[in-house]
Amino acid sequence: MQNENQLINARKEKLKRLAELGVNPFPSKAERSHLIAEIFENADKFVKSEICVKLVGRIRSLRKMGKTSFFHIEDKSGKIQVYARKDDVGEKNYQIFKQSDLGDFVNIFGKIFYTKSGELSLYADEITFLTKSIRPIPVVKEKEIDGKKVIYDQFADKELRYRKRYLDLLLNPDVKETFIKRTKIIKMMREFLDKRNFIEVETPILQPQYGGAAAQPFITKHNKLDMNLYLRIADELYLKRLIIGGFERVYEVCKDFRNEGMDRMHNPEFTMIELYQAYADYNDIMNLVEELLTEIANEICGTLQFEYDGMKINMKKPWKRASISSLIQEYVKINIEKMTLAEMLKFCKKNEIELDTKTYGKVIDEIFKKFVEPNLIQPTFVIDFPKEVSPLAKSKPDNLEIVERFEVFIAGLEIGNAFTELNDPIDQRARLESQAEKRKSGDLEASEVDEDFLEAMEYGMPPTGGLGLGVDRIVMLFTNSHSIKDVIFFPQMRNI
RNA sequence: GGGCCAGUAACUCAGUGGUAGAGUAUCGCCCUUUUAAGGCGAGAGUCGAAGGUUCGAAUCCUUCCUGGCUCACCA
Repeated sequence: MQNENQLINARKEKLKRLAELGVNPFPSKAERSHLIAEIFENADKFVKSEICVKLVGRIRSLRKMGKTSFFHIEDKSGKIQVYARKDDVGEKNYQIFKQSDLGDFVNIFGKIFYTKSGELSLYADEITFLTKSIRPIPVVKEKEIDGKKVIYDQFADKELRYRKRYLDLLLNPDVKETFIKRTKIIKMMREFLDKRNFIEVETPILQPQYGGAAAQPFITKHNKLDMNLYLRIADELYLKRLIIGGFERVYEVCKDFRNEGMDRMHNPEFTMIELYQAYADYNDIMNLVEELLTEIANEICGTLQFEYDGMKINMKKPWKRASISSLIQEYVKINIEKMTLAEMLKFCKKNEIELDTKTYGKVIDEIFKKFVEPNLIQPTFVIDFPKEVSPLAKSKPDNLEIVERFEVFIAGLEIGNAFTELNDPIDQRARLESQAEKRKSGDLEASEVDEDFLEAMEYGMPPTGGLGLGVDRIVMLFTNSHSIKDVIFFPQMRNI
């Protein structure tokens, strides 16, 4: 740590020297005539006209020689080299400039020219400080070999990259790209839904009673009301209340919170888009998901065929739609429709599938997860789930034990979950009560009966299709990111 | 929670029982078209933490902390 202080002290010394030179290293105002990218777009015009441009940016490389220096400044649009000559900027200005470090923000006035080696550069007439950096940012160097960028001493420590994302963004340009894509994707989703007359709404994050998914919640407390509140695990039950209230198409970009394990697919807080469409069923929602994700793929990847994690993905419509039982038939070569529970349990035992609850629905779910899910590389709608694991979905008319539900998988990632919503209040009550029973017998992820929601449904809820899309995972897919931590600016980390 | 791997200077890493190293960065000097600029010199580390083994530990052992990968868990 002493060494770090030494580096910081060196920069504080420079601050003192600047003060002695009468320079304010933290002025309020900057003068900018152009973005750096604009210079490159019309390079020849700037070189010929010799007009004075005013650029701002952060010093990203620095080569100080005796009486002349080269450095690159970077703004949001790009990087440009600056050439500073003592004879041109003047003795005092050069003296001031000499106090600069990597990471400082500066304002440069000057003309655009090409250097001997042909790099478009800014010939500085005047240099002023905009912000002095007193903590050294890691130095990353790059060199072009045969047109390829070779990076030296890349800022690569994953822990540091996640904990100090500002450095990661600064030092690893791809990271910025990923997050810009994230923003674009969410924006496209909104536009897509707005165009189809969905309206965006907001529902409570702090909920007196949580529900809509099987997960453990974060608990917090309202002091004045002296009551526990839960951070929502899903928006579902509130959005359905809005459908009951007469909105026919609603969606919410929702931060949800689940108090569970973390891994490359899970962060305790994550982003979903939930939508509900009255008078639609899960087939309509499948079409909508297909449309939405192919549009995004086209826009973000420029093609419907791209690679994720070494897998070749083809998003061309129509996507495969297959029931759980047919997929199990396909990949496991067993016909679960003709098997008894006992036979299935035997199968699980033989294949080392551990079960805490030995019920029909759960067993199917487990076999599917272990043997089918990893194979779902190309976009696939997995349809027709057991009722038991889907307490909010409507049963199929011809088989009451199976519900009209689908999950959509791409590249082995579960991207979304949807169903024809259960709107029979009597059936819904029975299902929630059975969940509550499970909860009593120790299932921490089962929810309690939400009386207020049931009462709402008793007034009448139209037939409705609902969907939850895992936004973070969709961003992972389209940015070829291997971990959810790479698509969340500030992923959850342990205290250190 | 299990298994495996990693943690040494601000950054990237070498060092596997015998005086803590390199490159970059920093500081000083030289250098007026450089671009991983260059040359000479200097400073900089509780080797993730704590115990233990040993004459001696960055190195071996134990526990712990942090992270990664992976399995389990997870709608």
